[in-house]
Amino acid sequence: MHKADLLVVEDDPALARLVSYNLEKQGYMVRHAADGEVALEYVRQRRPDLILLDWMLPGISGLEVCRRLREQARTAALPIIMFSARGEEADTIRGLDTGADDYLVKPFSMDALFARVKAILRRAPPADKTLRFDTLVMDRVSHKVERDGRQLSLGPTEYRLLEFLMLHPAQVFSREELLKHAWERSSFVELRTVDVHIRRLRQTLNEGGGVDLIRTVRARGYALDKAQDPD
Amino acid sequence: MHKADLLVVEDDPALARLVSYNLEKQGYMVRHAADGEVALEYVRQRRPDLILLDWMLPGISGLEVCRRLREQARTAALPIIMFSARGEEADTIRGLDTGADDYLVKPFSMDALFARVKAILRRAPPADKTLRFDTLVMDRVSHKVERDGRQLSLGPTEYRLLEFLMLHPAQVFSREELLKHAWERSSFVELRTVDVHIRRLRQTLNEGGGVDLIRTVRARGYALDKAQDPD
DNA sequence: AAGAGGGTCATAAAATATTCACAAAGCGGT
DNA sequence: ACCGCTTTGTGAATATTTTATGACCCTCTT
Repeated sequence: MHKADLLVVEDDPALARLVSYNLEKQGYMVRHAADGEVALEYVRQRRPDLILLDWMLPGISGLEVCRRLREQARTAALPIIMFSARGEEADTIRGLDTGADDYLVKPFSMDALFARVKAILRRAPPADKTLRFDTLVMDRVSHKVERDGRQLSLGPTEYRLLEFLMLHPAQVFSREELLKHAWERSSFVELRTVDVHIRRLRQTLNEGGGVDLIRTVRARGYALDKAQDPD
Repeated sequence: MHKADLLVVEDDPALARLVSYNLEKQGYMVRHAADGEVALEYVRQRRPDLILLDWMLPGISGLEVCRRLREQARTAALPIIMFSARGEEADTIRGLDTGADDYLVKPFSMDALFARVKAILRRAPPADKTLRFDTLVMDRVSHKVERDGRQLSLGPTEYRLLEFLMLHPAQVFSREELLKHAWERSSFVELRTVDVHIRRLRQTLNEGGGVDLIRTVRARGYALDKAQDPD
């Protein structure tokens, strides 16, 4: 699951570095622009998930950047957090009025910044909900699996087993490991039981034709793997 | 286009009156609740477009009110502006973290308030009035549901359950999640109870014929889904 | 008091999981 | 290639778990 892309627009190198550094440490992808021109140009090319915008900028002001972003359909809904040195209320109001989603007064703590960023991003969380392997697609949210567009129907255990394998493609796991990771029940289960489930998984996976996606590694275990025919 | 409905939750009569009066002058429809209980009860009956919530309230705290609103599917996206006398940063953060959309520190000017209200309403346009899934249509205002034009009659609980599912189509939810989001917060309810309501919902949904729109995912839960019958 | 709506339970029905026994297939040594 | 020892694939019987249902009771409204 990868975190959001942020764009920091700030002309003061020290502050820019401080903010960028800390946000990166939180796991965000952070880009930096030193002025409004650069920022707008960057956004035109690759729209970030959130913009942190300083009010005072050389050239185009932050307020103006904000306004222009709001004009474009592509960026009209792009979340913006503005910050400035002025604590005057009138500015805050103007900022929000122009379309900023939030407002921070310098100096602000990193915790305050994180809280705002988190709050804003919560509205549109991207998720690593789809696993893929070859033409196999598993949607973990809707709990559906398909191969070549054909929908497959898997029992709970086969589903978990496949999920685990898809999370670690091409890797060989012993029966013990598979039991440990893909089984919920703690009671002792025969190692050979894994064989049976692998068989059922294979059956379902291959019912529409196509190569066997599960490789048996003698004396070791199984792996989700494509390369099969070493003719 | 008529202005938004606001709910002011504030126990101090003077402040409540001041805020209400001024917002009304701006053209908003303003309702007032003096404590959390009343507020939650009001929201249950008629969902406003935005809530102005004091942090300190007799009985249930504003933070708690906020949290409960977020849990319920019906109100999960409802914009909330919190305000309190404390200006401490930690509180601001906690407030935002709980899901408040904005935060004002008392005392605040009416202009500041207007700006926030406007900003919030602009970015969170009134929630969907009509939910659709396949030929299912739910009108959240008139509280009516129909399938293929045939009107259905659902009990309150089945209605909330269906509403929640329609808000997240094709997504599988565990019984715990369904209880959490579609039930009124109250006493503990058996997980199996969900089965019963799902059954009642199915009965009503399918009484006019047609495929079952609720998919059972064994060992996981249920999802609103067009159950694709494998040939 | 009657009717709704909602929560629990017991039980029937399904859907899956686990084992087992034996066939099949792979491997190493001769 | 042939054998014997292992490890894996299968099919079927059996055991478990999870869902679907129908009935019943309770509470709140009307």
